[in-house]
Amino acid sequence: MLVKLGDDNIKINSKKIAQLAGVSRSTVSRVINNYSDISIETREKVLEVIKENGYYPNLSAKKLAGKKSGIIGLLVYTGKSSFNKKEYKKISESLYYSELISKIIDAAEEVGYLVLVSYINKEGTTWEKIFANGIIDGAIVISGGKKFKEIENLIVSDNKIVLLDYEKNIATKTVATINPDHFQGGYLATEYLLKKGYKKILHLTGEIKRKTSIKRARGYLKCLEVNGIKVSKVIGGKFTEKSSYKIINDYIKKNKKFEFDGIFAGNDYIALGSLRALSEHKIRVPEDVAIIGYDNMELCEYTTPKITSIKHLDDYVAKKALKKLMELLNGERGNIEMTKIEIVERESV
Amino acid sequence: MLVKLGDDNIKINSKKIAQLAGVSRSTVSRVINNYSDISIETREKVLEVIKENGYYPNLSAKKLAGKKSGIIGLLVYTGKSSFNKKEYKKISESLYYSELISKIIDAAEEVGYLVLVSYINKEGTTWEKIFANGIIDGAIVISGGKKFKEIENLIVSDNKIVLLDYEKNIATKTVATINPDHFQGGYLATEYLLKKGYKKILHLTGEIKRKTSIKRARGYLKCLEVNGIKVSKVIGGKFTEKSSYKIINDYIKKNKKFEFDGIFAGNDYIALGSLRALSEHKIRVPEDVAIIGYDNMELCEYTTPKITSIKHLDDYVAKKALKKLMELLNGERGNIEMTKIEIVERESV
DNA sequence: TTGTAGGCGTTATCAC
DNA sequence: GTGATAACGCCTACAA
Repeated sequence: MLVKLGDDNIKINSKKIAQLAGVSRSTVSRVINNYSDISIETREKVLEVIKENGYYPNLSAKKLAGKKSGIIGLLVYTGKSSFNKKEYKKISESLYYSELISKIIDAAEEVGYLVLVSYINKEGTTWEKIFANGIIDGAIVISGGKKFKEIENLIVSDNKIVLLDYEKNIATKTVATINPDHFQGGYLATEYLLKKGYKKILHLTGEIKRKTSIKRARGYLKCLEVNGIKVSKVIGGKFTEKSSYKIINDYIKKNKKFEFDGIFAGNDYIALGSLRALSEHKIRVPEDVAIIGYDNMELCEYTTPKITSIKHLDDYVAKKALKKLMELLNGERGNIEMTKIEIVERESV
Repeated sequence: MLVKLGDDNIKINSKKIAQLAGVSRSTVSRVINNYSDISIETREKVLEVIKENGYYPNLSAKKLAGKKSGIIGLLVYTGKSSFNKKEYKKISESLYYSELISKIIDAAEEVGYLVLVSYINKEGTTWEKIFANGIIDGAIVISGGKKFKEIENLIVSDNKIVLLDYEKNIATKTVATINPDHFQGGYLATEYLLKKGYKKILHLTGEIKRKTSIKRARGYLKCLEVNGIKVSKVIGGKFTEKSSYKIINDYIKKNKKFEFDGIFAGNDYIALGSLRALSEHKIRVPEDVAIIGYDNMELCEYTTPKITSIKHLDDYVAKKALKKLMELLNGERGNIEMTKIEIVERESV
């Protein structure tokens, strides 16, 4: 029967608690905030009354009086390209971040924080409201590779912000950042294939101009170089199942053969399309050709064979982001960190 | 340059705005709250100063002064069974609700609300904090078929709550509820198969004791009855790919044939397992046997053939929940509503 | 160790 | 139509 209000349904506050405990409001405050200059008996008495009445200090008042609220903002920026063009997407249209968002909420809970989630849409609306409303202590911004710089200018400099960008690697002095290590991801994927005995590896990626693609490709090439492998080929397309299916299909028809024994796919959709194309040409996976995907989406579990994939550890990232934010809240300076990467082994390699 | 503080980085508040506009704080307040008893010139002048200085009223103060905060809580209860047993799960462990959660955040944004997301864990922690902290105006509780009753007792009666339960249909007088229409889902799925010409339909579901299963099965049976179909069979198992694969596989081996021409699967994993089992026995889908799943998970898109599935419209549910909550906030009474259902047509039927 | 008083930024009430 | 003033619930000097 907690949060139970008084019999007359009158809101309970520190004044009431003070009355019931026979002390002053400041004493109640001292107990709540765990101050030391207070006698043991008084503290226990107050705590008892607090518990009996299911009293929780009012957060608004607390925040207003200068304390932290224990609430952080989580802003998801799923804009398509330029911030000015307002080509933003709602959170629900970008389920890509679902898991990360959930992990952050959980990680926050672990350190006693609540999370106010919203997406950054256009100027003058939600996110401004969040930063200006005097509720949150700090915020984590998931930027999804979009132009954070444009947002940055609009944010008060003394806001405590951790930028979590899965795509671009933005250098910014105003906030702490966590960036994806695409190079490392590309390197690891390639190395994994090599270790498994595949030596002629094709890297089939999405839009080749995107930094994501470039960094992963560099990791791929570097790994081949380090291991003294001469055969390399990068084909760009789109990050879709359809695109990769067509590319592999056309390639085989044109060349009358498929000379690679491994494919490092830029993401799981690409892996899926490749798999379908190879299957239709009776090329077996992983016996003839191995495929490794990227992102470790759920669909990898439900293909035949199941797709081995590269994963940026959401768990790690979420905890890291929280830790960084807590550091900022404690006055420490922010810096840049990279994500941690893992290979989820399944059947396609 | 919004949210930009003054030159000296001094926090801007209504007092400052009042000074700059040459009016009193009350007048500023009137402008902010769109009150009518104010001259046009004064209003415009104040609005100008507000805009120039990127002023946003402090939410904590607003709430403290008795206004709504514009923040609602979203509590996800992913407990395994009994609330007392503390067998709760974190949000990230129940990705099943990811889409719904996102939709709710978006729907809230559309009516100018922010969402404080958390999960209900054990007594005395997060959710109590949320309900008692004087920040939220109301809350949506996603209960996932678990024992909401136990939570209900712990919630102050005058809290504005919309209960969103995808599994059980709980009758409760204290809150507005939105329940899943499993009966309707089962009916629609069956009807869809019949309309497509499949007449011998097997209903393969998960744990048969669960209300979810029972209601869907009733819908299935009712539909067959209405359409004068005599052939019916319900097999229970688990809501997993493995389970359904085994069931279909065993069934075919035992009976040396598969006499049904349609399968209504209790969820998409079951559909997937059935598909795999049938494929291995060279039974073609949908030529020989049609399969319809339930939940419309993303994986339906990536199977061969793609799985047709039943979907409770998250979009609809989210908007409905928000609308209900707004009604509660406006003093109207809560009642019970059902979810809306849709068939997502793909290739397996 | 404890109590008093003033302030955080807003809104509502009551004057004018 | 506008301006003082007292709340809202808490925290933090400062005083005792």
